Amino acid sequence: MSIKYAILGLLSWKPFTGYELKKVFANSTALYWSGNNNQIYKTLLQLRSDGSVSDEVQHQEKSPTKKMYTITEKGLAELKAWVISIPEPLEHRNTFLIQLAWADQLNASELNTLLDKYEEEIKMQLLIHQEKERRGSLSPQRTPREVYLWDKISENLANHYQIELYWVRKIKLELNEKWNA
Amino acid sequence: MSIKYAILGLLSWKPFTGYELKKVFANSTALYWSGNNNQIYKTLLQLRSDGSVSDEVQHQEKSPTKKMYTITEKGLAELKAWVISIPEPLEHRNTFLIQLAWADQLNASELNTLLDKYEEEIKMQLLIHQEKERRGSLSPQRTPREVYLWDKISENLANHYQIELYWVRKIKLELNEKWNA
DNA sequence: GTAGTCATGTAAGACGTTACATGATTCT
DNA sequence: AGAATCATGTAACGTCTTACATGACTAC
Repeated sequence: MSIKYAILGLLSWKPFTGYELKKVFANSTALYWSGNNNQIYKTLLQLRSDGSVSDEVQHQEKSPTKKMYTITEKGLAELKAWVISIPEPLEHRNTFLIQLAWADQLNASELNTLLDKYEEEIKMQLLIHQEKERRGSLSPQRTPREVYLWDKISENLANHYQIELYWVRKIKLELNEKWNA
Repeated sequence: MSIKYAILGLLSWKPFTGYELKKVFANSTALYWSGNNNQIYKTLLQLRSDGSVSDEVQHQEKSPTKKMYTITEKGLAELKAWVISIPEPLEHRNTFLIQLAWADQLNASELNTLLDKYEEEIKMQLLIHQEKERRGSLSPQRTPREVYLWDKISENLANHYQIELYWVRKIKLELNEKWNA
């Protein structure tokens, strides 16, 4: 998948400008893209030329002109077709696992430092996720079921961070018991 | 990170040809790249010109000529520097979460079908992972600690599939209780 | 004969990131 | 005076995927 359907989804909630979409991506963990200009503005122009969205240029007095994008019937149909399509496999790209694979060349202290750093990293990510959820969590709350689904999405991310933490802590303990005893 | 260090790591275990590396990637879940020609052969040529690996051309009678790649001192030093470097954040790219975010437009039956498909998808991935571990699991077993680390890597992946399964099953139950009762 | 394995490479393109470019307004 | 916000876009480059290209040998 590309960022296309994430944008289409947001526009199915309400109209946005590119600049606003950027901020939504920056403040979301589930929408995992960086939300950089290139991707967002290019995708919007492309969706525009596909007829999946329409744009309305709005001139403002004290700020730059902006383009408000609205989803079209065609865009809504495309989105629904994608939503009910067969889900893609989960992608777990964890480079730390590859670091660990070749970590036997490290001594006990170096390995411990590495695991500490990773634990810190994950703790940080979990905190950032919780913080993003806490403040704002701008989400469409159109039905109780939608609120429930968005809760579950957030829970999913928290779950993965959490087991990652348990996993790394257990390794630290076990390494200590087995080889530093 | 790129595939570079994954290849360097494998070559720090023992010499490989590009073709052999391809198969290693294909049979590994932790080494998440597809292991396509372009990436592997290009990376090997690049590592070669960097002086991180050396190659030995081996002519064979009944099979095509092959290039056996061996890691150099420089390559080993590069690898170690990378292994002890600060870990990158975990990347959780789960497009299914984005599908779910816009799934409130589906009726109860459509949503249930979608969740079923995802559960099947995850079950399949877990099985593939276990199957890859079961048969072969060609791993460098140079020290007990290395064996332990590789076990933990495999466990990590299994953990994530497992909680994903629990998570999706719980959603199915709860949706049923709350809105189909 | 048809498919699979061995073996190396290239081409084209999708997707993603950082950095560049511009320029007014507003807050500290 | 300097930084942040609003607002849109482009350039260059890194990474990854699919498909193309070649050719011999082996197994069914």
